[in-house]
Amino acid sequence: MTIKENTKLFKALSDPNRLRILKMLQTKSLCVCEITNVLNLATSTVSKHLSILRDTGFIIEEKDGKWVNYMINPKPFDQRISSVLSTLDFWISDDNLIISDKQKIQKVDRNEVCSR
Amino acid sequence: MTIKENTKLFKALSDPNRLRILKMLQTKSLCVCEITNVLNLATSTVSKHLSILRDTGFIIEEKDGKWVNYMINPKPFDQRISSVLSTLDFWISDDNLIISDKQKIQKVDRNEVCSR
DNA sequence: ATTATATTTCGTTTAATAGCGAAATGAAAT
DNA sequence: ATTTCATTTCGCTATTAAACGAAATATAAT
Repeated sequence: MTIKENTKLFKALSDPNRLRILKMLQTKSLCVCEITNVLNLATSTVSKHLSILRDTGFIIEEKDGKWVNYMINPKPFDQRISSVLSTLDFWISDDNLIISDKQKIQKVDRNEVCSR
Repeated sequence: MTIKENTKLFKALSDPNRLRILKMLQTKSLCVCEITNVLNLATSTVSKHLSILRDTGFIIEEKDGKWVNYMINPKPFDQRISSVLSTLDFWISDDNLIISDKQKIQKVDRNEVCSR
């Protein structure tokens, strides 16, 4: 892995909203609108964050009708991705924001939250 | 460690020149002008990069007369820093830029390179 | 004391990134 | 076929970050 690729990997992790997304997805798979609901950002912004995490190999997407489900990449191509993911799993567990995010996604129902 | 602190940590690692500096320091301690010589950047730029790595706990500085020696933090306050550092030690070992950086710093002599 | 050298800080410019809303795309339901 | 809904892409703006040179600081040598 080159310097440039490594930089890209760390850059993907260097945004608070992307870290929140990763931590949420480590609890359960989510569609874009569910994540948007928790983060309180524009849908387009969340979509962009997700594409960055997907392009670096941290997450994968799965079409489900009109929804797109995002989930932690179960078998990353690169060992480093798995390493970072398992590290993140126990890092940042005490942050209040992360805790409240996790509580929120337990209750979120995409049929209530997405269509309006 | 909060989200914000974690973001800061990854941000420190998300610049190619800072990664090059860390990898060089994993070989040997260096002063600012030696690093400047290898990276081919303005001294002020290198100094800024070093302060970012210092503030996040990756490296420490040691005054040595008119020089300031920078080195990998031998006992980081936070476990995460050690974890990242040991990880970086075997990541990015195959990159050509990193290899040539390491070759350069073997030969660099601060008394030749710094004063001009 | 003055000069020389190494580094840091400051001010500025340029480039990259995160955010938004609007328009485009794609699939589902009517 | 048209409408509806979820998502992505596009164009723009605001903020952040990296780079530089010049000025300030600190130590060493003369």
